[in-house]
Amino acid sequence: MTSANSGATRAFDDKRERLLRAAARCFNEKGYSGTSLKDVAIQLGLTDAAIYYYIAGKQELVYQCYMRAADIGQRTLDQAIAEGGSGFHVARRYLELHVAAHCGNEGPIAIMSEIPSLAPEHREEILTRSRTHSRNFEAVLHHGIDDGSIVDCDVRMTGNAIMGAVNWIPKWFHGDPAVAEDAVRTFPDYLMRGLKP
Amino acid sequence: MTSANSGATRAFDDKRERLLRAAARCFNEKGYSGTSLKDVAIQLGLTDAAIYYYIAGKQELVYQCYMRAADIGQRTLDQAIAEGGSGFHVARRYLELHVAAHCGNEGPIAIMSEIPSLAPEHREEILTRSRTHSRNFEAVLHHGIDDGSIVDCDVRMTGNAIMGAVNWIPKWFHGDPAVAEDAVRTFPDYLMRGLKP
DNA sequence: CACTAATTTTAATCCGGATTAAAATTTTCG
DNA sequence: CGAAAATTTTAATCCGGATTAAAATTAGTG
Repeated sequence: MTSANSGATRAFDDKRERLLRAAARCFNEKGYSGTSLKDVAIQLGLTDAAIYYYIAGKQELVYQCYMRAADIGQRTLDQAIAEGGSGFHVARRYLELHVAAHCGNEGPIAIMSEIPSLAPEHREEILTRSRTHSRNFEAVLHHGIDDGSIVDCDVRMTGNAIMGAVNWIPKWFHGDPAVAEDAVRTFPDYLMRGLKP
Repeated sequence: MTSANSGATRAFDDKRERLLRAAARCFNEKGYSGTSLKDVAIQLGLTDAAIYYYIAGKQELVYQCYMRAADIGQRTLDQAIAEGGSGFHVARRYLELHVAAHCGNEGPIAIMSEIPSLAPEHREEILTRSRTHSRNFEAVLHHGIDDGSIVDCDVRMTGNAIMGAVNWIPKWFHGDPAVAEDAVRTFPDYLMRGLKP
């Protein structure tokens, strides 16, 4: 079976998922150029060449990591929106979920630092998803302003600030559960405090 | 004259500074592995090999970019502290200065995404400076809490959030002056709002 | 057990971009 | 102008890590 095969077995998918997490951890901690496929492979008790059984190459690996990151961001925002409530409440819930995803059992989420080195199609796809996510979050802020739950503010810039704070998490969070608790408790609180009318 | 020579002329220093900015722009926009020395050289109308007249190599170039970033962070914080006032006021002033540095005429400031790929001595130096800067900012927040100008909060986490928001700026700011204005106006406001008692 | 598919390894190859050396050009300044 | 220093280029070399191919091992299945 080739790695592009969609009829993958359960064990295959599991290992592929573990591969993506290991890669995300490496990329976040050692940088893209700083991590060789060997580094990633070692974490799974494999040889570098074995990775090619699961993925087409290093670029593809980055792409998959970014897709996974995009999935998580989208899912947390969608869930927060689905749960309903005021704009403020939705934004806060999203932050809770997303910070928890970063610090919790979702394992490391890749920082999108190497989008430009992706293949053109992949690059466009990731960029589009990334922008869409930002626009969706900004829409939540807009709703909050309209329903009076969020102070009138520059939505684009405020969104940039919040996204930056969250996206930066992997830079200082390295798995310590005590720190995870602090983050989950503090981040949504602090970031939303500045949005109260 | 060798690039390690300290008795450098004015023109040499100027060009070296331009080199660092060009490199920071490339690294921020195309990632470390995504930018070749040729990319950087082209921005200065030079050939890739010419870069070695100003810098020992790619690692050294990254190191210098990071040192420059550290300098700017330190300088803005020092200035804010020197100007005095409550903890809240100092923190706010620091944010104004630092955001302005990111978006203004200081040119692009490198995001420290590739610290692990530095040479060990350089890596340690950058890490130390980076940690020191964080601790210094946290100290400002502590002062604010003590003097009653800042709400009681988890200083470490709040600092992480603020630093993340600021450090992420180069991800979305690409030189548009109108955007720069928005950022300078919005960022300190929003980020400090959450700290009011 | 024997046979086939799945998984991993070993052992090359390959290649882009960093680096170097020497030559050429430009600048400085008497 | 002309010599020495400064700057840049041209033309290799060099190398680490990605990638590939084929062989070996392991797991599943009748």
